[in-house]
Amino acid sequence: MKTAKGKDKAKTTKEALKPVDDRKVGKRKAPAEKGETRKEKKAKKDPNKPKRAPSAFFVFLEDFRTTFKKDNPNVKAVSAVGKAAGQKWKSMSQDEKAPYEEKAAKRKAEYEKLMDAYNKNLEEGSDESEKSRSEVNDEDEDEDEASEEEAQLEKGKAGDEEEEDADADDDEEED
DNA sequence: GATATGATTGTTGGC
DNA sequence: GCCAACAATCATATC
Repeated sequence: MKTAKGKDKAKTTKEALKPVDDRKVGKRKAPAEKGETRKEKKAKKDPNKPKRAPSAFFVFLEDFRTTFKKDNPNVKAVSAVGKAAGQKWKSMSQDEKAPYEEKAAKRKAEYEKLMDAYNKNLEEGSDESEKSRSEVNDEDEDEDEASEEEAQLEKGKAGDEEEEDADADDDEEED
């Protein structure tokens, strides 16, 4: 496991990037001062690039947010949700995390597929002038594929959601 | 109006 | 192998 590393890393990374005082909500640094920001970097990268697959924690986070909103309708700060989710995540047993890891694995498989298609497109795109047509077609196909896959995922979700509901109930009970 | 920021963990990708 | 970036979320501050 690289958990500790990841965490420390994330913290050190963010802390290194952001002045401590500025980490308080509402004390953000002027983007211009930062020069190149994450989003700018992101924007520079390929917009067609598939989004990264969420980790198990992020899958859990999606679920946790809805629960958290219910419990704390007044708390809208993402930082609060993140903290609470992090605490809960740590307190969860491997068994409780299992369904989220399962979903994360599915999303990861999906991501790998998309990346594969994306890489193929890149190769083709770097080729010749005909690319424009094939690209469009490819994109269309990709989107179709993606939507189909999404639909399938949704189907899978429908089944999974029963599990999720159970988890959500657990959450609420715990809270 | 547009956009970065905060807070979290896990994973990926680059070097 | 290590480390930085990024994935979601949204009120809010800043330009």
